[in-house]
Amino acid sequence: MPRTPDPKIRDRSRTEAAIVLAARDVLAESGFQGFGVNAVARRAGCDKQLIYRYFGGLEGLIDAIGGEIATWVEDSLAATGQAPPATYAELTERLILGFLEALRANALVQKIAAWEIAESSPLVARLAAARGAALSRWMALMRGGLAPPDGLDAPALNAMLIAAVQQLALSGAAAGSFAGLPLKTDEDWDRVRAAAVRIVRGLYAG
Amino acid sequence: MPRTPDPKIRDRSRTEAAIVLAARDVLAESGFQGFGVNAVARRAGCDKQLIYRYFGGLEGLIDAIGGEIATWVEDSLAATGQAPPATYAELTERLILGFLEALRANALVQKIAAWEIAESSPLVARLAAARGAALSRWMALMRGGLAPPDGLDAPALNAMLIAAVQQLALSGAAAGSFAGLPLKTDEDWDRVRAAAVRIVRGLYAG
DNA sequence: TGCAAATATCACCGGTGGGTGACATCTCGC
DNA sequence: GCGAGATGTCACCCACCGGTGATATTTGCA
Repeated sequence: MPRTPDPKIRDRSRTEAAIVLAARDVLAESGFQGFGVNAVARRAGCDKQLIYRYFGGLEGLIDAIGGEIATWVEDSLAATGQAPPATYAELTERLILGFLEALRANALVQKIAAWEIAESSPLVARLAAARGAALSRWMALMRGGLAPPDGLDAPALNAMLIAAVQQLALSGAAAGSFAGLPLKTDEDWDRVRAAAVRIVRGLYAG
Repeated sequence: MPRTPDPKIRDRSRTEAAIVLAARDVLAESGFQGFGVNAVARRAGCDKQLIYRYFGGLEGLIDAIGGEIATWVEDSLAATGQAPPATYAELTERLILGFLEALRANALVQKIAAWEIAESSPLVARLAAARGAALSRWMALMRGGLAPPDGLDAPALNAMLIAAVQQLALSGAAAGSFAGLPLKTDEDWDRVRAAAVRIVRGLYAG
């Protein structure tokens, strides 16, 4: 009796898990370009026919992966800490910084965010929908009973902050810099964090 | 003698121009996914062999397109206006807003910016290099003799602003919204512009 | 006019991808 | 033990892509 179960054994659930894992890997490594039935099957070490039988093709496989993104939110929120903020500035600051860390820590979610604006295939749309739902959840959970100061278009301002952080996280991962700003070392990211805090406080705590 | 030259006539320069134009169109419409020798040749209405003969393959063709991006900067700067700004806040404000308009007006440059973070092929790298050079030129031309206020990490702050604007322009073109903020109508973009101005003034004119 | 070079087209190759039907092998209930 | 269904494998089809050699047609020069 081997501790690691004999791969020759017939176990649908195990095979399904292997396929999903292989698909995740192929996506994260080769990108959407090389993502296909053949590539995933090769990587999973099984026949591509099984992808059709168990997932109904690539679309179903994408949906299975999308489901895993929900866990990204859970993990990220758990890591962000739960102490309730006292002011709207503090809330926003924590939201922005937490989003930056969460995004930087998950290469697959980064890729999805990039594909959303670069490709336009039904497969990407499905993944993007999963990410969007996760993001909404994130926003809702982070939003306490606090209200932004009057006279400010908080949705637009916050969208810009999130947009900036996302773009920097993506460019940092892909190119190591953005518009001349290096995005590699911890010190580089400290500058980004400080800039974000500066902007948030200038808006909401000034 | 037809005014519009007979396409049956053999004219290498005309054919080359048609190929470059077709390549531009294919890139802007179908994205990098559908970009290939066959697609471009089909679109240009000529044989793919000519792409190899005249451009040495896809790489040479990409280089030819990259050259056209330089004109994007010229056109954009011409449209931004030339009156010199009086303060650093004013300079930054104009730079950000001008960048937003220029980026929103050029679908191909948008796509290139998206591919830079989504794909990693030598072809994309060539295009990205062309865009990077154009951007540097933009920055240099816009920068007068003005200096940012002391005590601020202007490079990081400005990179965040540019990043925010770029992400919003890209998401707006691709999805029509970002993080729940609609990015379709002129009014939507007015909100974005107002938010950008607010941030800039909060940073540099406060 | 005649001929060579430039221009454009065609036919084909090997490789790959998505998709499917047929077949082999295992598992489990009867 | 045995048969049916579940699980896994194989072989094949068709379409497309990048790339290339051979060929047809036009142009321009001698």
